[in-house]
Amino acid sequence: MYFALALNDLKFSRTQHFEGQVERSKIMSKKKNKVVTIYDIANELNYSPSTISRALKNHKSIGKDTTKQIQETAKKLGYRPNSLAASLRNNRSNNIGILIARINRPFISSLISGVENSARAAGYNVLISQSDDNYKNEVANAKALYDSRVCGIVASLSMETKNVDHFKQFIEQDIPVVFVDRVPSDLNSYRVIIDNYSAAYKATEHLIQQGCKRIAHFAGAQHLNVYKLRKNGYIDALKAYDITPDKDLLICMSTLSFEEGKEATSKLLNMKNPPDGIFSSNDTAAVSAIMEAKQKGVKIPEELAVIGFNDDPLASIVEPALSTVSHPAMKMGELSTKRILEHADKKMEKGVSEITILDTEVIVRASSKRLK
Amino acid sequence: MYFALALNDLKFSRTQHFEGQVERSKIMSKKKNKVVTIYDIANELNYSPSTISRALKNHKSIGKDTTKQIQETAKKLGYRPNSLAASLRNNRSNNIGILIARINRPFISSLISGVENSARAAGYNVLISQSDDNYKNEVANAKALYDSRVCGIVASLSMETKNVDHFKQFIEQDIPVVFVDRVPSDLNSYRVIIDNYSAAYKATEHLIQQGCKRIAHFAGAQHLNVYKLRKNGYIDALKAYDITPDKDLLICMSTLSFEEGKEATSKLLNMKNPPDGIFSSNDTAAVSAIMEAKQKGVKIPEELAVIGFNDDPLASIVEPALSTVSHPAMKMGELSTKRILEHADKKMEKGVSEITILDTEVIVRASSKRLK
DNA sequence: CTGTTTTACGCAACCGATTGCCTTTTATTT
DNA sequence: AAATAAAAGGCAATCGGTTGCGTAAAACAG
Repeated sequence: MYFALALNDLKFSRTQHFEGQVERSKIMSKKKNKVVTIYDIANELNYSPSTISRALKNHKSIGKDTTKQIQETAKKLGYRPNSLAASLRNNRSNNIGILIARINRPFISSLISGVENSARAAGYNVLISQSDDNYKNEVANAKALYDSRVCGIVASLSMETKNVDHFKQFIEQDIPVVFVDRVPSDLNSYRVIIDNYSAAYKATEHLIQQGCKRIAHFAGAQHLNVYKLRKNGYIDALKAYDITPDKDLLICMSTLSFEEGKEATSKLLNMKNPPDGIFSSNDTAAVSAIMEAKQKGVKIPEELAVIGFNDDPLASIVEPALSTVSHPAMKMGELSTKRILEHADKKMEKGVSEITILDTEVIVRASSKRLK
Repeated sequence: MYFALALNDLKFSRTQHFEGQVERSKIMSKKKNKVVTIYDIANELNYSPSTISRALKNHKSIGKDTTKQIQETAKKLGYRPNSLAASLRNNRSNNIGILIARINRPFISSLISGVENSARAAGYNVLISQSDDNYKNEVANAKALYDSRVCGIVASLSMETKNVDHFKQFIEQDIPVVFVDRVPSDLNSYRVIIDNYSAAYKATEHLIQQGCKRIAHFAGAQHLNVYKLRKNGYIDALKAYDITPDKDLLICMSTLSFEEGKEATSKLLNMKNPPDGIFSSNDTAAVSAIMEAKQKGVKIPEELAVIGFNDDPLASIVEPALSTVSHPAMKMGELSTKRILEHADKKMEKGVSEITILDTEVIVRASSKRLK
C-alpha cells in the first residue's frame, strides 16, 4: 500500500536531472513566480497530463465530470496555457501577421485596427511589420513572419513590389494569405478589395455631372492594380460622357505625396488650357491640390472641382472640405481576419482565389459641389 | 567497420516511433515542404545537435573552422531557426508587445511605427493590442501579451486606467515594461515621456506673448498625468504673468474629441466675457475649436488665438494652420524599443524607475500668430 | 453469463533548440 | 616527460502541450 501510494505520487512528475529534485520543486512551488502547467494540475488531481490537456479543450474522450473538475482546478490554480509549447508542437502559432507599407497612414492604421479587433476577439495575436514601401524590406518581413510561424497573413503590397514570390512559401505550407487593397493579380490567394474601377468611374462621373469638362487625374504607380483600375475607371467615365481623355491631364505619380500633388497642381494650373476638375487617387494629393489652388487664387470648386480617394480624416478638415470616395478600412481588416480564421475549415483549391469586394460610395463635400 | 558506420549514420537521428521511420524520413526529405532543422545539419556533417546549435550562435567553445563549416552548411541547406522552439526553451520569445488605446490615431500609429522599425532592425517582432480606451480590455490584453511570453512591452495607458496592477506580472518576471506618454506614476518601470509641464507652460506663454489676456484650456482626464501636468503648466504660466486663472476657462474633458471640443468652444464663445485664446491638450479638440469659431464668425487669431498639442497632420491642414506642440512619436517608439533591448544587460533595482524625457517645441502657425 | 462495444484515460514520443556537465584531445607549463 | 590547463565537442535532460495508439473497466448485447 505504501509503495502504491508513493508510486502514484511520483507518477507524473517530469524526468529530473537530480535525485533531490522532488523536494526542490516543492520548495519552488512556494515561490510566487512559479508558473502552473498541466503537469501541476495532473499531480494535483492524479490524472495524466494528456487527460488534462484533453479536458482543457473539451475533448469528448474525457468524461464530463472529469472535464469539469479539471477545468475548475485549472482556474483555481491560475493555470495559463503556454502557447509557445502548443505552437511548437503544432508547428503553427495563433499569431496573425500583418505586412504593410507604413503603419502611420490613416487607411492602414484603420485596417490594422480592424484586424486586431477581430483577431483578438477570436483569441489570436497580431504581429505587424512595415516595409516602408521598400521591396527588399517586404521580402525580409515576409521571411520573418514565416519564421515565426504565423497562422495567416494580411498583406498590402509595397509601392515597389512587382514580384510576389515571397508569398509562395506561405501558400505552399497552406498558410492563408489575404491581400488587401494593393493586391497582386497573379497569385492564388484571398483578396479583400473595393471595386476600384467603378469607384473611380463614379467619382469622375460626379465631377462631370457637376459640369466639369476638363478633368485631370492623379494616378498612382501603374503596376499596382488599384491605381491602374482607378485610372481605367476615370478614362471610361470620360468616354461614356463623350469627353476625349487628354494625356496632359493624366498625371502619373509614384507616391501620391503632398509634394508630388502640389507640384502637379502647379503645372496643371499654369497650362494655357487648365483643367476644371481633378480626381486624385488619394486624399493627400487631393488636399495638396486644394491648398496649391487656393494659394494661386483659383476658386474651389467654381474654377476647380476636386475629389479625392480614401476619406482620410484630412478630407473633412481641409477647406473647402474634400469630396472623396469612402474606403472601409476597418471593415476590410475585419473581413481579412475572418478569411484567415475560416481557412482552417476548408481546403483552398490550387489556382483558385477567393475575392471579397466591398462597396464604396462617393462622399460629396464642398470641394466639388458646384450645383445649387 | 560496417557496424561502426551504421551506428554513425544513426547517431543523431531523433527517436522514432516506428522501425521503418528511417526510410520514411528519407522519402519525406524529398518533399519540398520539409523544413530543415539543426538535426538535419547535424546528420549532414556528423556533429551533434548541440554543436550545431552552438556554432550557429558563434559560441566560443566550438572551433573556428567547425563553426564556419556549420554556418555555411546551414545556409546551403536553407536552415531557418524555429524561434518557437528556442522561445519555449528559454521561456521568452523575441516578440515585443505593444499595449495602446487605439491604433488609428496619428500619435499612436507613429509611435508603433518607431517601435516596429527599431525592433525589426534588431531581429524582434512586434505584437500589437489595443484596448479601445477600455480598462477591461487593457487588462485582458496585458494577460494575452504575457501569455505569449513577450520579452518586453511598450504601453500607453487607456483613458480609463487608474489601477496598474496588471503590469506587475511582467515586472515580477523581470520583463521590462516601458510606459510611453500616458504613464502611471506609481510603478517601478521605464518611462519615455516629454516634459508635459514645461511644454504646456511654453504653449501658454506663447499665447500670452501674443497678447492674450483670457486664455482657456481644454484639459484631458485628470487622473492621467499627461493631462494633469499640462493643466499645471498652463496655470503656472498664467500666474507667472500675473493672470489669475479663471475656473470658467478651464474645461475638463473626458476624451478631448472633436465633439467635446466643439461643444466647449460654443459655450466659451457664448460667455459674456469670452476668452481670447485657447490652449488645447490635443490637436483634435483644437481643430474643432477653430472650426466652431469660424462658423460663429469669430476671427482667428485676431479674436481667438488657438494652440493645440501633438502636431497631428490635421494641424497643418486646417485653416488657419494650427499652432501646436511637437510630440516626437516615432522617436519615442524607437527609444522605448531601445530600453527593452538594453534591459537584458542590466538589472533593474527594485523601486527604481528609469525615465527618458524628450524635448518638444512650440510650433507657431497662423492660428496663434497675432503679432507682426 | 459470456462476447462485444463504448467510455475514459494513460503511455510515451514528439515538436526543435538550448545548456549544464562530462569526456576526449590538444596545447602549455615547469 | 609528467602535470596541468585549455579547447572542442557530445550526452541527455529540458521547456510544456499534443496526440496516435493501447488498454482496463464499464455498459450493453445476446
